[in-house]
Amino acid sequence: MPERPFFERDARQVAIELLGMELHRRINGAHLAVRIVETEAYLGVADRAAHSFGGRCTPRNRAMWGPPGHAYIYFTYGMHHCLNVVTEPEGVPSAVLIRAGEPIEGIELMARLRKRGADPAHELASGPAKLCQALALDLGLNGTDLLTADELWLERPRQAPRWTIRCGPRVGIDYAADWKRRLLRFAPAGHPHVSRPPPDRPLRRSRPVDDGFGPA
DNA sequence: TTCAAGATTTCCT
DNA sequence: GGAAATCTTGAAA
Repeated sequence: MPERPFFERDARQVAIELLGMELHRRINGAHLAVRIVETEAYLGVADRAAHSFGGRCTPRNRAMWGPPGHAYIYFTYGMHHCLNVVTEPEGVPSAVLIRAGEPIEGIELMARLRKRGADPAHELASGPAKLCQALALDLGLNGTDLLTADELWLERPRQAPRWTIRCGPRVGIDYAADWKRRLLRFAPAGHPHVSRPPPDRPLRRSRPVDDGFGPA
């Protein structure tokens, strides 16, 4: 399990390093887990696409301002939940949206938790709201400390996957002016469990957190 | 006080 | 391809 300093960093770096990590959930004695395969970084008060843009602090997004390594789960469109991992030190409101996961444990229960039920495995958690549905995540787990909770936690895989990570623009933020062009979405090249056609730009080795748009 | 839009998904045409 | 579902938030009136 990653330690607190892992999360206390730039959201872009955390977003990249969360790929391949396992997200575990215990519910009513059952054990569910997915391998994280798609993330997006949301960069604090300057990011027009972030809930924290302009220094906004509301009852909904309060967890973003809290200590790193906690869950920020929000309700949207009147019917969906989305899971984020809070990054940067307390008081710096940035987070990583977990957009998709590959089911690795409790697949049958996940299928039951999904409303559609009969989805093939690669569609059980291929989207931020689908992932929350498959893992039974809702506002009751908002603010959960992922380093200490029994119901929701992260684990490093026994063997780190040798993926080629690609980046691209974030999804569903057309309103965010220039920020919609920034390359803050990350996924393994060609991975079948991502939410939509995957990002296709290579990360530059010389600048591992380069988003193609210059420094934050 | 009212309204429009959203870090989405699903169903219908 | 388009619309519905329907809570939260910020902006307009």
